[in-house]
Amino acid sequence: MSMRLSDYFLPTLKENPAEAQIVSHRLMLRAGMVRQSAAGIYSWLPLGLRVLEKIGAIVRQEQNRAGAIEVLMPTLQPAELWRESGRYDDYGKEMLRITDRHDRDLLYGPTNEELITQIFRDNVRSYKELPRNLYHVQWKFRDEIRPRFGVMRGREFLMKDAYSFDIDEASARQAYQKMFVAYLRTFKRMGLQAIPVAADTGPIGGDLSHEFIILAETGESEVFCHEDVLNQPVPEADYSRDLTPVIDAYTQYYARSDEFHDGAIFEEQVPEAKRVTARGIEVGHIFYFGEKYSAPMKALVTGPDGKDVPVHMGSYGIGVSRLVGGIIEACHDDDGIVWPWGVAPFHVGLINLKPGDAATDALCDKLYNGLSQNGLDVLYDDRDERAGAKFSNMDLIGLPWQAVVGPRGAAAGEVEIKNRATGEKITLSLEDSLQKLSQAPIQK
RNA sequence: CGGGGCUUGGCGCAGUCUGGUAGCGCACCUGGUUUGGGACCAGGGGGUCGCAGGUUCGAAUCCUGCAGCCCCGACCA
Repeated sequence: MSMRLSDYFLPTLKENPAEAQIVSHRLMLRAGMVRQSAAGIYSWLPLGLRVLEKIGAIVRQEQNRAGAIEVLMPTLQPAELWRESGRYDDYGKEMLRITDRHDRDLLYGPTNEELITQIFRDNVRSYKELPRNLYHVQWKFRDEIRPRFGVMRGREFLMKDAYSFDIDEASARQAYQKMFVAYLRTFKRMGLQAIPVAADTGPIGGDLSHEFIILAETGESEVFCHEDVLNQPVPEADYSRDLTPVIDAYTQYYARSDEFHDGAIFEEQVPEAKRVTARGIEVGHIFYFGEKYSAPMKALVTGPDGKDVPVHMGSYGIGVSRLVGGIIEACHDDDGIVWPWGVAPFHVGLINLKPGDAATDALCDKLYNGLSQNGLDVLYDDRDERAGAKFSNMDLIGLPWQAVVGPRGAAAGEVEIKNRATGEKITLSLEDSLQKLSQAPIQK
């Protein structure tokens, strides 16, 4: 949806707030996307919320395509459930515990395995209802010892978590593969280069655990991988085929984060010319954990042989709010944010250099209405501000395209179009600019 | 939780050492001049100096306690 800046709420800052150290945090504050409420807890202002929702929409679309079904579980959960899995005591101080008026123990969910397992066991009896994958996008809370890096390491965070249910490990492996593919597609659509790296599988063992790390110069973790991992094509959303070759194309190569990096193996498996060391941010994690929750919590289904067996489960997380910061870490320059098309809060920033000038206003209105009718979201800076302030502000908030109309151009019926990513500017007629902006989005 | 730093108007800061009743830049309001890369002039509003005690004739400043926030570490989507 398009907006006039004079009607919008976009409190931008000219100076860097002292509390923000890393670039994404600084830019999110300066661009009026978030405001901190307490350590690691943020309010989302309109611009930030738009990005959060764009990311959520992509995540949902790709989850749905992969056959996952959306639900919504509460933020507060009864402690009882966590006692069943044994995690109420194990989780430690990271879990925020709450007592209600009846003295019942509650907790603000740091994750939802227990809850989803309960929902499943209460409602599914037969293997015939499998496989199933349920997900939701919900706020979580983990009382981190030290929240930092703005929304990338907040205590409260928005996360998509999916849970798969299968009759056996072989079937669970397929569920895993679908999510693997969905993740590759999801991050690609956000304009990110994501690397699936082998991760710790914990007590279950096996090869079914991967973290997805997006590349960003300022990322907190280091990644070591074979260069060819970076050049794999993004798979089609065809989930009816055997996905093993698709997955193998990625997993055949060495790719690990600093946590599990082994220099010797790296050198042995990757030729020197193909060794890549980069920095990145973990934005997703998928893993198979078998009967870890289903067995103690008695989530059983009757198999074809008439016997009850615990379901095999996997869980698949994406840090939605973390991605907002992560994307900015990956996509910015000295002037501000450079949004990838897929997650940009608006597609076009329209700058009226002289509000009140009849010809300028008229041309801006035509552009605003035309672009909006063509399905683009336009943020129209119709404020009575100086040109420089408008340019700087527009660069800061990083919309992919800028359309600039001044009295000079208006007289000639011309619009200046600027590509935020490349800085390239061209002057076009109204019609041409409408056409240019309404077609192919920028591919960075 | 260990170590370090910080807290003064919406934001960024000075003033604290050497107590004397709060200042600068930006932002905001009014008027004027400006107007294609964060303008200029004039006037104006806004702060119980994080909180609570204490010392003192007098505390932003000294003392004690507490809280919040930031950074490094262990921990983590």
